[in-house]
Amino acid sequence: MGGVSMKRYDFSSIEVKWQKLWEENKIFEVKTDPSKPKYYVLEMFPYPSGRIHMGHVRNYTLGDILARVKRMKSYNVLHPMGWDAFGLPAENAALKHGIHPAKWTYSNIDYMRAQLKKLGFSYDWSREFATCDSDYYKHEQRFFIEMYEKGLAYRKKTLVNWCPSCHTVLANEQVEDGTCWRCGTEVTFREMEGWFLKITAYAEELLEDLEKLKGHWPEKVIIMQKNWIGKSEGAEIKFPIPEIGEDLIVYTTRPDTLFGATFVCMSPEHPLAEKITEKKGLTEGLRTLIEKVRKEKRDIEAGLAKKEGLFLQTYAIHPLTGEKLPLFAANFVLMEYGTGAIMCVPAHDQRDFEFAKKYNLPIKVVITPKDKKLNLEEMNSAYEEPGIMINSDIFTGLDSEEGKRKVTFYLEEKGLGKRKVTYRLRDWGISRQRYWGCPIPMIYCEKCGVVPEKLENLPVVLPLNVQIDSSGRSPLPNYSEFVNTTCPKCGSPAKRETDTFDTFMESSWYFARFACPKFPEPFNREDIKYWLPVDQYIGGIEHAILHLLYARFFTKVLRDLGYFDLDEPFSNLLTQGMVIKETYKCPVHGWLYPEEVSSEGKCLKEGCGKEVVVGKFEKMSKSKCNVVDPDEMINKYGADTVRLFIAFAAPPERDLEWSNHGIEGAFRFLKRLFNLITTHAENLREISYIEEELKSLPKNLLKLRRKLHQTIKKVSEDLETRLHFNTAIAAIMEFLNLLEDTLKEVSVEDEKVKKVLKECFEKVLLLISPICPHISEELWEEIGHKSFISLEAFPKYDPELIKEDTFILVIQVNGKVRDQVEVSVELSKDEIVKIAKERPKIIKYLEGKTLKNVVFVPKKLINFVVS
RNA sequence: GCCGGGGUGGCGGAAUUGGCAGACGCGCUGGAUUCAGGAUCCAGUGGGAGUUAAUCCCGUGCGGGUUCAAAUCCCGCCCCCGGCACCA
Repeated sequence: MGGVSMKRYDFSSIEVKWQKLWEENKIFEVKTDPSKPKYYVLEMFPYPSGRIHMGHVRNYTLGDILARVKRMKSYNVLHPMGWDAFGLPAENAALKHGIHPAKWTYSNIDYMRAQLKKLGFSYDWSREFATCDSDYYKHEQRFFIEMYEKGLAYRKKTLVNWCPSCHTVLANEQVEDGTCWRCGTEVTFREMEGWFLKITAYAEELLEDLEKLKGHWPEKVIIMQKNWIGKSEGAEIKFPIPEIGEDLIVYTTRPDTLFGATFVCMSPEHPLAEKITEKKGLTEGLRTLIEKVRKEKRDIEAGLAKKEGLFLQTYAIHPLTGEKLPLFAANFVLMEYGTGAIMCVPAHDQRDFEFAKKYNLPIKVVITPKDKKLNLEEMNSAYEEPGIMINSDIFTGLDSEEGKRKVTFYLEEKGLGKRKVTYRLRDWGISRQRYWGCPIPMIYCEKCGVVPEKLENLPVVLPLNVQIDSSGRSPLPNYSEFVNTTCPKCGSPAKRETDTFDTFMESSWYFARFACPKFPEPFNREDIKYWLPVDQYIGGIEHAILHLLYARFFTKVLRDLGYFDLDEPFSNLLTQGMVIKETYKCPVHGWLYPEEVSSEGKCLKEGCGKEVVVGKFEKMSKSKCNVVDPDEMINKYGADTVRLFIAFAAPPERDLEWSNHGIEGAFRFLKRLFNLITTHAENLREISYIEEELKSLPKNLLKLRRKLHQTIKKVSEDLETRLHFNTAIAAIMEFLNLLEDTLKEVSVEDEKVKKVLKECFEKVLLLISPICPHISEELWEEIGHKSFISLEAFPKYDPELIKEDTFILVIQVNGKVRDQVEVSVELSKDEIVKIAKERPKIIKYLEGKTLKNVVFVPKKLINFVVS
């Protein structure tokens, strides 16, 4: 084969050429146009950390394929990109290299934008923004003020991570194993005032609306959010404490076990605990317990801490029996959940059981399994299952589930308690004692108290001309030009809030801003109405809870603030798997780069020679020496090959094992495609066809066309609906294999062959163009087109043509495949039975047997059941 | 502990509705080409038995079941991955 003039697949110049043409012709820029159906594809925007990694490449490749497919299916496609640009790493870089966070961030953005462009993603770059632009965050400040005015933002004391040696607040990611990431000092907790958003006010709606997302979001994410919101139904019950003349309200989900309560516990931080200990002279004991709880907060949360309590030398009265129940402050009771106090039923709650054993408290069985009796002496754990109520006065004999309702109802009637729904979800603490974030637009005035900045004074701009010192502390509190201001209400001197927003704030509404990134107000109704919601959102599973929950919350808040008419931001969600790679570990030198391992699997570091352990596939990370640099791959194989491999190696939601051999295979396929088409391109350039004239063809050409149209159908479904790009690519490869085989049997000088070949080339290029756009554009031009393939229509299949006139009939005897034969689809069951019975192989199996049944599956198989 | 997801050749993965298990790719083997290597092309490739042919048997984590028919449905178990975890 191979004409003398065969072109080499020079991916690098091809890719540069088309990227430039796309950009010059602005072909991916879109406008609101209600006359066309819209499709909004969004990938989670990146933090500008310096360079993109393979995880980004995968995320954005998946999104780009879909965006390109939808565009070819004649949707008006919004596919934007921007930068989640505030955050801690910028401050860390400032500390380490002395670069200002702003400079570091913007130069990273420039570098990463260039990297994304090299991958040929079809973004509308005219909509790009970075969240650290004041043009972006000024709107966020406005939202915050409006939330404050609606009572959705408030201040309260909160525990923060505190390094006593650096005198600074630490973000969670700066705490490593309970110690400070910089100095290694043990981190403590400290109470500080902070701002909160009342996400709990939306708990019920956030939970309910998950129903709407079923089938469109991964089940897993919905369940994770459900658990996070953690709705539970139970009762609040009053336990009077006669000594102080107050009632302790406890929360329980098991009112059916009320008669089994033998003691009562409250959190050491409960206000009544303080009151009682003061009265009883136990303040010292309580303080020690509180300190211990703070110190062991991490262990307590991990369930490692031993149960511990302080007897308050006081008793609470059981609301129904009038019994005196001892009162404790206990380390395992959380102040943040329920009422901060619980009734303890050791027989039916494992935690209470452990506590009762430790402090020798009575255990009283009030629920018994249906089939056996519980024996108190033999119990070494609590019985937490439902059952029949016993020892429960008028409720004895009831099923415990029914008992829950009856007891609660009884308490309500007597005014001793009430039904209560509780959520695990806590309000969202958004204050960060950091510099590189959006300033919280609030002012503290000695006369007026907390006052929001006037809307017309927004943005409160984050000052850039500050000195970042080595302490790691935010420079804002010491920057008097920023801090000192005047009260918007009374005009007297006042101080600004110096905390900044949690960076999850910026990512909670960016998807909406992409609809109108330049609009002076936060949103342009017309654009929002047209583009939102996001039709397909794509990103990592690591954001299953926080980001996605906050974005849903913001959407509902912005709706209630009147900005738009939308309940949920993301109609469909795809969570893609990680990119993982094999690791190598030397017993002496630790993690090794692949080039530090000899072909015999020995460590090459410092002439070590030790046997290297070939480790598991793990998420790519620098520390494990298993990263693959996207730039390196693009330089070696080109963007199209990288995109092809990434889409082919695994279905999107599964982890993708990076393989150097695998990417070679993808490269080989593109070279084959390139060679095949360039070889015939000149011959076909002037050829045109109408599908009508391709109806009567020799058998092999008909078979080829049929396969082509079957491939169009499959690829179309896989790319657009199933989002299984791997099987779409497999189908294209399969077709190309048949095409090459068929070419060996025909003459390319034949006019009919030329026409069929032209059709095959055109349609294959169209099919693969969303995945490998550059090579497709190049070959599209090569076979005689002047248009951008990126803007062409996705091919349609001919439904008549894909119908097979024969099929392979599988013949089974007793469920085992014994023979197969190609038969016409026209044949009736009887005719098929006749044919099958006459097959020599089948005769052998049927001889001398009684035929008991014949199972016939049209167009598939026939099964003879014999005795 | 609780809740999810998964386990298919040497490897990544197909099998969309219970109907030929292993599509497609990688790797491997043999051959062609080449001084050689690489690249490329052709053929083969789940395991076992078999006169290397016909053919037969086994085979989707393990054990059972439903069915004419099970990777797919049901019951029990094992292992791996992820999330949550004193939330009363």
